Amino acid sequence: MASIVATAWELARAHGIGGLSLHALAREVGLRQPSLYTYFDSKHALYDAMFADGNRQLLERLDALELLGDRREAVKVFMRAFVNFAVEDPARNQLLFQRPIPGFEPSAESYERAQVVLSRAVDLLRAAGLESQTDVDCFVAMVAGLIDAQISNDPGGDRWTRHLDRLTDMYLDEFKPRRRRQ
Amino acid sequence: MASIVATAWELARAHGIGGLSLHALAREVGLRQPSLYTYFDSKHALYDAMFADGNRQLLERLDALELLGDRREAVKVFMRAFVNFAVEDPARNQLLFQRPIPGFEPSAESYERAQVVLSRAVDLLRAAGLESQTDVDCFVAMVAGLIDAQISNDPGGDRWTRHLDRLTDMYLDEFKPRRRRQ
DNA sequence: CAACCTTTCCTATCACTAATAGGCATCCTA
DNA sequence: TAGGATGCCTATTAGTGATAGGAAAGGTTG
Repeated sequence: MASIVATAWELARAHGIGGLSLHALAREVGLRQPSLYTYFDSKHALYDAMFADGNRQLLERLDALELLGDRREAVKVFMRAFVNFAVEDPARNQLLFQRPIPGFEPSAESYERAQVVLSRAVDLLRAAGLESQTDVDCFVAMVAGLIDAQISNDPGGDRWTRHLDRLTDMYLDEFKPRRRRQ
Repeated sequence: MASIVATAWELARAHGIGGLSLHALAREVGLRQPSLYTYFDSKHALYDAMFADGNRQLLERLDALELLGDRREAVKVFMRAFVNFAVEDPARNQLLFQRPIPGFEPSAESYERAQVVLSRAVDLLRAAGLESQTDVDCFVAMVAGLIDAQISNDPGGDRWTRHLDRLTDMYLDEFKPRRRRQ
């Protein structure tokens, strides 16, 4: 089952997340298309397994980071890892952070994993001075915008992502409670 | 032909941009599915016409704005209109600013219209003090991130978009050349 | 040992999708 | 009035996700 999901990711990278075909996937793993229904109740269930797997990959990556020391630096290290993860696989980024499949919503169980990732970011940002949920929301949205612009307009490059640190500093300076600008 | 595109937008709003079916569209406009090929060479050609039409709608909206007076205020008015346009129709936003259809790329002619919209934003931002292309890029990406977060996580609400003016001020303050922070 | 049950996979089929082929009118123009 | 283009049709194709029902294998239990 894990190998089916891994192969599904390969096909998604090649043909886009919406271009994934069960016939092609079955052929790739040495089965016939209906046999996949032994493992997944529907195509959406496959997408759900991929969603959970993608969040597992991300969490694994983030857990390997060294986040000791200065808390602003920790935010930067975390966000760089996050952005790198996102831009290195556009199809995965699409499934995890957009809604490209009509009718597909991750299950509660899979969505929970995504919340874990988000809560780590929230904790770090809070520790670095972003007190309000509002400020955290907007920061996360800004980083996501950077990622999408990078993937859409300069895939493989860094025209947008190279400004991540600068924007992080700008944002944290602006919304640090004690040092708010006049 | 314009009425086919208009009906296609209705169906896209109802079933998602990727859930648009030529059979359903034909039924809605009183034709059979193959007859649509009189007007569009392929489904992608239909998407291309919708892409061009969406940009036309946006340009129309932006051209109706009063952008006299203070140039920072002009940026805010412009961006508010842009964000409102985006969030009021998620399917349209998806087709115009993301790549949700595997294999679909707008034609050069349609893409040109999109560039017109972008260039108006660039001119306004330049006039308001954002000199470098880099700063403009990042600002646009930030606004797009705000839009996507709003649509994905709070459709119909304003949890993200209500901070647009504040973020615009922050960004313009930060990157105004004469008043760059130390 | 033998009966059963579950798991895994298959073939065949269904309804639906975009796309193509070819025919039949209608209408404009030379 | 003939030719040609236009608009729309029916019929069909290959491909999609999903379902039905059966065959074979393995394990468990009487």
